[in-house]
Amino acid sequence: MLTQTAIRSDVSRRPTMMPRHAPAAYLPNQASNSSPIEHAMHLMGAVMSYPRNSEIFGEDEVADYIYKVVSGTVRTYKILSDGRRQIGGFYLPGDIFGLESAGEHTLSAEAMTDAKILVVKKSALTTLAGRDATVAQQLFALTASELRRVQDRILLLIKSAQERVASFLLEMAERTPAANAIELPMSRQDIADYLGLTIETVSRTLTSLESCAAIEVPTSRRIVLRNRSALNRLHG
Amino acid sequence: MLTQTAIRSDVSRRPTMMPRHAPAAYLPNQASNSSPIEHAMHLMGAVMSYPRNSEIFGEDEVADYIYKVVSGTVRTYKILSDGRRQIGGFYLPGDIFGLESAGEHTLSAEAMTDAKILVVKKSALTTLAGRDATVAQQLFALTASELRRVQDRILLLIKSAQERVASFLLEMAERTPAANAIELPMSRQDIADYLGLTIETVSRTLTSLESCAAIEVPTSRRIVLRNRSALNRLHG
DNA sequence: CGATGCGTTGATAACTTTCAAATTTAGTGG
DNA sequence: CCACTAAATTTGAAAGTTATCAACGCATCG
Repeated sequence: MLTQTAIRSDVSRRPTMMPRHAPAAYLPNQASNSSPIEHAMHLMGAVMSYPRNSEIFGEDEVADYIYKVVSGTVRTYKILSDGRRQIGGFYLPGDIFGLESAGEHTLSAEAMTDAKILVVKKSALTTLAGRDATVAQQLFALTASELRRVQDRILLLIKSAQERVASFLLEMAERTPAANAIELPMSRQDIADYLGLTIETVSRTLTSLESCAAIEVPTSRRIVLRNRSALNRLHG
Repeated sequence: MLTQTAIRSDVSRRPTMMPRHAPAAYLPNQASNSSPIEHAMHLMGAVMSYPRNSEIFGEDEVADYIYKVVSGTVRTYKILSDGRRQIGGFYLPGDIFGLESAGEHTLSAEAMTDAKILVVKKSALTTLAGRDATVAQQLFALTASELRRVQDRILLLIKSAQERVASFLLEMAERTPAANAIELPMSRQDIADYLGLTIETVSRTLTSLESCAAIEVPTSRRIVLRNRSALNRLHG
């Protein structure tokens, strides 16, 4: 199932529209030449370093750039008027973010760990797209697949707490190299703000999943999936 | 949750081909005609007619086209494994839909009323974008703004029932010509499936908004906003 | 050690759903 | 136009889920 939190630069699942390529985009070091648009981004962009917890861009800033995680982890978020924080997504190496903004950013982005981010001017990309239909197509597909990701989030948010947490775990497992052991880069508060729950509910749900042997939680940041089919059943 | 799923009328699933429209004049959304991409869509596309409750495209069909509402109203939706239905969006004249799909549709779309839809082949658009940077840029911006809309939905879904309904009403009012009187084109079930609530909760919430004088509900499909600031306060 | 931050656990309250029934609206045929 | 049936909407009561408030455990750090 294709429920990734972030679009990957890997667009190989679009057989009718995209040239197929090896899933190299998962690996930041090989991603640069996996497709014309990736190649272009690496040629036109600059890699910037951001320390842990620093802001990459803020809400309401002009959105001239798109971003690709080279290393580290990034979260996008929005602070609501009542003080709640909604996390838009978690972005791992190879993921592209910042697409949602036509004019101004609607979310803020910050590095969750020390991170290196490839920053590319959007106008450079669209200019290139205007000369190369393949790039135009890929840029379109890239945004479409981010759209799809957000649609999937919506499906998640109408479900129960158990379903949300189970889906989250499966999604993270999908994106992590080690199949069944997840090393979470985010706090319980981050997870809660991502799933639209409270930390207490997230914590309780994890405990209950553990007590029914679906998962194991050796330390709070490390989770082992013990029974995927049970999780799959939960996440519907 | 017992979600009554839209029952498709047995009218022919195949839309009837209509003569091609002259590009601009018929469109309700005048502003849209000015942009190159809108113009191109009208040149390259064909207007099709769909009877009420007929399917425009189905989940998992190949997504070769994008669509623009000429007249009528459209909903996109997805049926979850447990039978619940989540509505992806309501599309009014001038709105474009079908962008979320790079390869196959992830949602189905159906006409809520008799509708005329401009259908444009995606490859035609991206090919054009590959020759014209302005079109590429607009195609990108179009998808970005749909992305933004879906992001806003996410913010909605983490809020309380009152906030969701208030936001929904304000959103519909925003999109409707008559400032304060909304003629809803959708049923309570549609609203519920859009907001991730039950029809009972939607109904109760409307009643409570009416009893605190924020709105008036002369008939179930017609809602008058009486106190926008109260609604704004609610929707945060 | 005591302070601090993070995560877990417990009890209670608030909110939403579920199930059931009443009421209104819409469509149909006489 | 009215009567009648079916569908949609509203309302009520009870059950279920999640949030809130509070306390506790457990690390890390000065």
